[in-house]
Amino acid sequence: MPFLRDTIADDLRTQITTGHLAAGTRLPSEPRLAAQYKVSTPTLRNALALLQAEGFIEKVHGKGNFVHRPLRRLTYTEGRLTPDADLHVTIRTTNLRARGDLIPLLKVPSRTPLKEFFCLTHQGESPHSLARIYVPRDLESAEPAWCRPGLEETRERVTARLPTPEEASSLRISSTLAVLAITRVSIDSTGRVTEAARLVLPGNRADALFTIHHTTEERGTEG
Amino acid sequence: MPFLRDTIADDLRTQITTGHLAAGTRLPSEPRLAAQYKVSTPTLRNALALLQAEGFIEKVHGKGNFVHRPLRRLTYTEGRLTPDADLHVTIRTTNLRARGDLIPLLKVPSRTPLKEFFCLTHQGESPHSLARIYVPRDLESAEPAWCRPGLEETRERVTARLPTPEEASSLRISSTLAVLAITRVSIDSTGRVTEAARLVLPGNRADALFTIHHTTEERGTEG
DNA sequence: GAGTGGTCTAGACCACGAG
DNA sequence: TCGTGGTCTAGACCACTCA
Repeated sequence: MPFLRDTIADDLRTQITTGHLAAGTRLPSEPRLAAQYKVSTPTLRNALALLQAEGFIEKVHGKGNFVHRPLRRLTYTEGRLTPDADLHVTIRTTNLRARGDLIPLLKVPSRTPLKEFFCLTHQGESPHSLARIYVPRDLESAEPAWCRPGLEETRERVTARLPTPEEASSLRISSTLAVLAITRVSIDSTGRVTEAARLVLPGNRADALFTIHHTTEERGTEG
Repeated sequence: MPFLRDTIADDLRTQITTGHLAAGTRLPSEPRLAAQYKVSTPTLRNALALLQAEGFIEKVHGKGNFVHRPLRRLTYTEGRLTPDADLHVTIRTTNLRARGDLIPLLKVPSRTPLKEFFCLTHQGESPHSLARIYVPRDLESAEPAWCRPGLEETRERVTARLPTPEEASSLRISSTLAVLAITRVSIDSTGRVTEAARLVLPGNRADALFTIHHTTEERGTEG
């Protein structure tokens, strides 16, 4: 016997995906929906929480629950998202000094002058993903050091987690929506870290693709 | 005014991290804890749900809530988790036929005979991560085709999401704990897919590392 | 059979948003 | 002020585990 919240969530989900509930629509109030499905309000709220975590609805305190618009899925490959005409980035630049996690990440002494590029990617009106890029200020050219010559190696550490409260509000996502967090470090031929970046890609609208070409005998094995 | 569930979770969390509640300890039953904190059982359960999502406790139906052992963080690199003496894998093999997502993934016709390896990795007593590996049965040797000669390319698509109910129960994790889902496809020199794998790595105990060596001029850019 | 966690009920009260 | 979602209560009932 399936749980009530799941059957309710399934019903609403199909109504949304089939277009029976259009994007932007406000759902009936929670007491109304609960009466409609003949369940208590906590049970109905559990169903809505599932849909929120999947990114199907957006809950707004004091206003209502709204059907989220359909999300195109973008892929992060080779350091960038799939090009998309609808995609634009706003960058805020800040000067700061190395501290905390940034010190081992960039392999610099504490309080080394850095430049931070805070990149917020929008798809149409709404925020899509964000990136924080750090560059040591002494090897900074006019542009961030993305296409420096002598780039040797890029290392990307990928984790799945829930967003921090700040990330959730910047991206206007639920705090229960999983995000892909990528920490990328670029190293030049002298072994120096030329750039570090922390990317946050909401799991319901982006994934990452990595391709490995095998030259000699190499193995891919079980997880 | 902070929420009751958060203050309760904070209290238990510090008791765990300071070692006041040792790993493996069984917590008092939920009604007892609720009485102790002077809250209702649903509120107490909400607090425990937070700790479970963070990986601090493990809920076992019918037995109790247990302080999770401190989680070592393992890294998935080049197709495998960091070797660890405490890690062991149980494999269940099943014969099946290609259908649904497996058809485009393996680039085979519908109903092609496949072999599935269901791999459940344990760290000590408790489940750590799982993998489902699919191999076309006609190019199956005695062992799964991990180290076939002529391996040309490995493509890994990485997403962040919440676990399915089955994954959550197999791994004994909360359904609100983000997991890293990796879909890996291996291609031989003839372009044939020799193996496809779906890995599920809980976000609180594993991440993935990808390294790109740049030979000519290549660029890593913003997200 | 005793004890445990999992789901659900039918409310109460508070905080937020808009007119 | 009114309607909304957010939190919390004090139970009931079922499913699972183990002796």
